Amino acid sequence: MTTPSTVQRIEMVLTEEISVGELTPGVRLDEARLAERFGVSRTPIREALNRLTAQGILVAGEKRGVFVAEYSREELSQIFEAMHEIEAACARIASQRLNLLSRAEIEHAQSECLAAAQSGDRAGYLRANEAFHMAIYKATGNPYMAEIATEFRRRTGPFRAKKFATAQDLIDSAESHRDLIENIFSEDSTTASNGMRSHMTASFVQTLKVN
Amino acid sequence: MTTPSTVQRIEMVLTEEISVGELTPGVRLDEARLAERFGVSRTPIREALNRLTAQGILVAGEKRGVFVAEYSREELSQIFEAMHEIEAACARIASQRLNLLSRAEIEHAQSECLAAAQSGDRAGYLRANEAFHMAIYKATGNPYMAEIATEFRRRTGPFRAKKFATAQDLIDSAESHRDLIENIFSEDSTTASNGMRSHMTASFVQTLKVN
DNA sequence: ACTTTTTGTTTTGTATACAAAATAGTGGCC
DNA sequence: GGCCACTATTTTGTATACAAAACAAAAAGT
Repeated sequence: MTTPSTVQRIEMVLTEEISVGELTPGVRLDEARLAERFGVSRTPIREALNRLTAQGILVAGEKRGVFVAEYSREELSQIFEAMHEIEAACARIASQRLNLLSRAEIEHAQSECLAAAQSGDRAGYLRANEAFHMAIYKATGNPYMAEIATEFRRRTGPFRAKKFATAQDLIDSAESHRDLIENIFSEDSTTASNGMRSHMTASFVQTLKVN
Repeated sequence: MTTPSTVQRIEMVLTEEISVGELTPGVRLDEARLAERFGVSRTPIREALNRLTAQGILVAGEKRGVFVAEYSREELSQIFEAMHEIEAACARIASQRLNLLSRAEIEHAQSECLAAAQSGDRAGYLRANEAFHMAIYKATGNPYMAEIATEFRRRTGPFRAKKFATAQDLIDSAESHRDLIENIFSEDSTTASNGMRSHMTASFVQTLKVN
């Protein structure tokens, strides 16, 4: 692993804090404060904020500062529609490229999800769930598909996270992975993408309830 | 139309030069030289380069400068696969949301394509063709889908442009739009996405020949 | 002649300084 | 007391300065 540069480090920390929910949508990010906090000048801070803005995690107004992106229900619906399509495409491609390794990685990620869900570890489940979907992205063998899928995942992270309120929510989510895996492992592209579509739709229904 | 800021202007100019082919893949972009050329300091240049890097149009090495992205055949194949999926998804959504306006806009863009093709105006056709696909993106009613589709279009621009060598190439391309429009206007999502898939596949076959 | 080391130059990354714009705060006015 | 204008302060955007790393070139050694 190559040592991350200063701005990559800042980028990672902020991304993490947003996905965890420490920085909530609508919050303003003050360059000067961040500079002081990270012990650097404003220059690398601005660079990191720029990159995060390009990823859609932050939004920037004209001479008006940078904010954690917040979306209306309408916008959220559009983002989820796009994510829905991309996830379905990933499932489709993955189903056609499965091999022993990718199957094992998906299964492994799923077992981590179940473990976290059963022990009621919310933060652990969030991580495991992301890893599960990442395993599917990786199974596509296509880093470009994986990249955009990951980007949407990050953008919607703060909103999706809210839907895991009770321990039962975690278990329900983990169990719904079971069908999805079966559909993808069928190696039939239509079955796989439809499986993902219904998984994503269910996820969005839950998400809309809490946003 | 809001007046573009300095860095937006730089971004637009560079994007244009890359898509036109004035700046070819692999070329290094010198910050100092660009600063001098645009009559600004290195700071806004760096910001623009950063944004373009985030969009995948440029690639940046560690302390090694910024280059116009160049892709191997393998990478090109992966990018086109992703683009293929996204375009198909756009066609799918657009077919479900068509209205009088979006139909008209798509037809209008197509007539511009035909006009440019018939008069052998290569540069004009490139623009018109982009506008045609943009009209489909717009017809999705989903700015997020449109955004990623546009991004892929920009990334692949320099490679796709090469395939239009003769006047006949333009005419062939414009005529192949005809079927695509019919498929999308059928308002059947499967027909629409399959139509786009075959259009994109044909496009990629031609692209691979010249890359 | 070829490799390797050393030196000099270019170029990136970061810090600091400054100008212009936006926001907040104060005082005057109705 | 509430509203508007004006000033002060903060904050963004850009320019400049400097340190460190990469690159190129020349010199020394084998």
